[in-house]
Amino acid sequence: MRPLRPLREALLRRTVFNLTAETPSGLHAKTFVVRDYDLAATLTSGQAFRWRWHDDGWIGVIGNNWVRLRATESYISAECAQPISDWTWLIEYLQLGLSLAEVIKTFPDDEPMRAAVTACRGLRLLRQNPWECLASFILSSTKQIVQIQQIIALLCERFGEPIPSDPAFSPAFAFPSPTRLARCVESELRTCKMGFRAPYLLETAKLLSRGEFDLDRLFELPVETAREELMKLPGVGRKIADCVLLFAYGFQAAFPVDVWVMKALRQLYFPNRKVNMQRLHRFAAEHFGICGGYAQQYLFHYMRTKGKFETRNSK
DNA sequence: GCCCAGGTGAAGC
DNA sequence: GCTTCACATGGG
Repeated sequence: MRPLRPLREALLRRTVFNLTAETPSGLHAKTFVVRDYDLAATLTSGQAFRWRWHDDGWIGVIGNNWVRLRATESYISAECAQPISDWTWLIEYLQLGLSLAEVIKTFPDDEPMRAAVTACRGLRLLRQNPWECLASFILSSTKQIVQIQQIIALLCERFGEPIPSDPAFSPAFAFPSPTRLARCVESELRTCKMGFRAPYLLETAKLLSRGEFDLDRLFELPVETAREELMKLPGVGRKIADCVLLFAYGFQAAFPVDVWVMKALRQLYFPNRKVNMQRLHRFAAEHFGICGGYAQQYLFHYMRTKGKFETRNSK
């Protein structure tokens, strides 16, 4: 068993005030007290792709659990379709033990970050399963977030194991395992609309399925080494590796630079200058501190939801 | 029709 | 070394 990371240890020691109950519908529920947690922003900020808004809550799947999440200012309540004796997996996924204020304190005190933090108050990073995160981001390249969601939904429906869900909703499926996907042929995967990404996903699934690549081992490595390892996988370059390092392994220093973040960095920090990707990565590593990846998510979400800063920046 | 999307890998300078 | 291009697919 891998050693617990410090944050997780702190989390397990922490006393979480919560309530457990069976709801009238027969679902199994729990409520957590939270502070500075914008669930909607977090679930729609392009880190996880299986959450859908339905009526008054977010429906999704974590591992083998169908989950409905509802949020108020001070609470997040969760409902599952099967009995849950230990909710640690959800606390971990939502990172409920993390003090956001402590993270934001580490951000650089400059105008772009202040604007992003103000606009996206309560935005969080999730802690996802490495395989699901890796596969999802292999499928993400040059796709809009809506389309990534569609591809992954198809993939889960076609190849994922059925799991118990609220009968009022459409059937739920776990994310398909590497072994299951490794049994596919490329044309089967292409029926999920993933196009040229199909061979990348298939080959990666085969490597994992054959035991030739061990995702669990990366937890023990320094971030640079873990990145090098991930980039050996087909279809995984610097950006996708950084997403997995940040969203699944919790390496807070990983700083994914996609088209949005690239635009943000160039507009905000290098106006009217030509800077290549290597320069941007170097700047990011130096400028954004030990929680750079968290800062990156604020910039990304700010750019996507609010759009232009050109007017703010150009004077 | 055109351009773009949480990119990567290979070919071309 | 760094830059350019093909690669599926769908939305605006």
